[in-house]
Amino acid sequence: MAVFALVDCNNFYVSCERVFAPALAGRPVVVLSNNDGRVVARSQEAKDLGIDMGVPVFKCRHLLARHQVQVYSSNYALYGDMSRRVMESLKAFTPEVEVYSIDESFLRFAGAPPRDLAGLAQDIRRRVRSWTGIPVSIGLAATKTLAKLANKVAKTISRAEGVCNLVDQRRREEVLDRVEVGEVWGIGPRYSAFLHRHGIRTARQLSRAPDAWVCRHLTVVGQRIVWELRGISCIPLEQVPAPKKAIARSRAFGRPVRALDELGEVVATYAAAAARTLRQQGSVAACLQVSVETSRFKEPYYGRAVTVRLPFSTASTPELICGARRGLERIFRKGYAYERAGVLLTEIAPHDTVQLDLFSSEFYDERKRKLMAVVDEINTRRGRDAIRFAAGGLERQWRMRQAHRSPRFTTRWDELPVVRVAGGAAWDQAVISAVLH
DNA sequence: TCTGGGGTCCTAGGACCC
DNA sequence: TCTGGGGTCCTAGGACCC
Repeated sequence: MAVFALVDCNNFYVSCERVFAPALAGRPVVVLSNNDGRVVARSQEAKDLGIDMGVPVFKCRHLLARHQVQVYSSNYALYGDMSRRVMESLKAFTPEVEVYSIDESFLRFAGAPPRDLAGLAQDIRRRVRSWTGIPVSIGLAATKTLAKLANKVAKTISRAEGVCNLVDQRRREEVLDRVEVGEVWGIGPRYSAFLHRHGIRTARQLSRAPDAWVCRHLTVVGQRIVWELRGISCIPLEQVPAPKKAIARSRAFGRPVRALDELGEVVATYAAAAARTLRQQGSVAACLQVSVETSRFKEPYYGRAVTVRLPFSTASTPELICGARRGLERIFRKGYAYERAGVLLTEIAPHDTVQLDLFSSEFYDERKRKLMAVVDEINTRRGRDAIRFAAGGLERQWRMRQAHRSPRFTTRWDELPVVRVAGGAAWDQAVISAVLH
């Protein structure tokens, strides 16, 4: 029998900040969403203060102030790079690793499971902590759904050990009986309320629900969940991430935007960002969607989206910008204070399988590909936006607010941490650069 | 004053095909 | 009274995840 492990980083964004600011240990810390709008990560101390996940900052400002909570803006360059390091460390333990999200991975141990699973899990925790500075919790079980559940237990009931092993059936039944059904992976608020109405309150009760009934009301997705709770693995490990079928960039602005020209800059910037992701996975898009919206909390509200079919499948930034701006012109209405826009690329296919057009000689050809490759190369080497399209605007006053962002310690030469060694000598950036080169 | 971003999968129903 | 069978594609909407 194979064993799945779910390795999940504790309070990941906060833990990343703490690696580079050790003085934050033991103190309440939160990380905010884009535009510093909501709380998206909390240290244990901040959770204990009653600061909820996703709460708007203006609603908990008093708590933050009263308890001198350390506040950070999101620093995705840092979190993304730290995530990569954590996942790399995990690959030393088994080749079967599925990176499930920025802060969690499934591991699979095939064949005869290692004898001392809990010991192995502790080894993993120690190694990740020592190599990256990030604390993790680990759930062990016969299926992915149970491993997720075990991980939850490892973070709550068994927080001291940081590991929960549900491979043993008796222990599994015991835990399922104590877990609320809405805690199960794949059971959201809607299903949870529905199940409660039908007398199913615990994960154990769900695991014993009749197949036909589950299938009728929760679709085959629910059916899989139930079987997984019974210890029958239905959700395989996916080591190779499937190429994206849709790529979106949508964001609220740092301040409202009223003019079509300025909105055009925003949409062009988002289109360019989405295009880069598209090229990174070696794909082209045949269709895109543009959307604009005013604030949902203010009157009058206006929001609309439109789909634009491109003349041919492409991953060329200028062509995608063109399409996005055409779409924008169709949905723009004068007189509104827009606060959000988005670009969604769809009908995505590998770039080498595109259908050519019998009646047009233009397509995403070799020259365009080479041009974009050069642009991407420059931006990879010299930093994002080292070179960019003027359609995206120069001043960009609509850019998001990030008042409390920490340096991009691990991905920018000019933001490397400065190390001071005992005795007072300062290793400044120049020294570290020299050493690393 | 201030309210996130980026995805996936499934189903039902309509249009259409042979 | 009696009215085929099997299928695909597309879209909108709903549910979920982190």
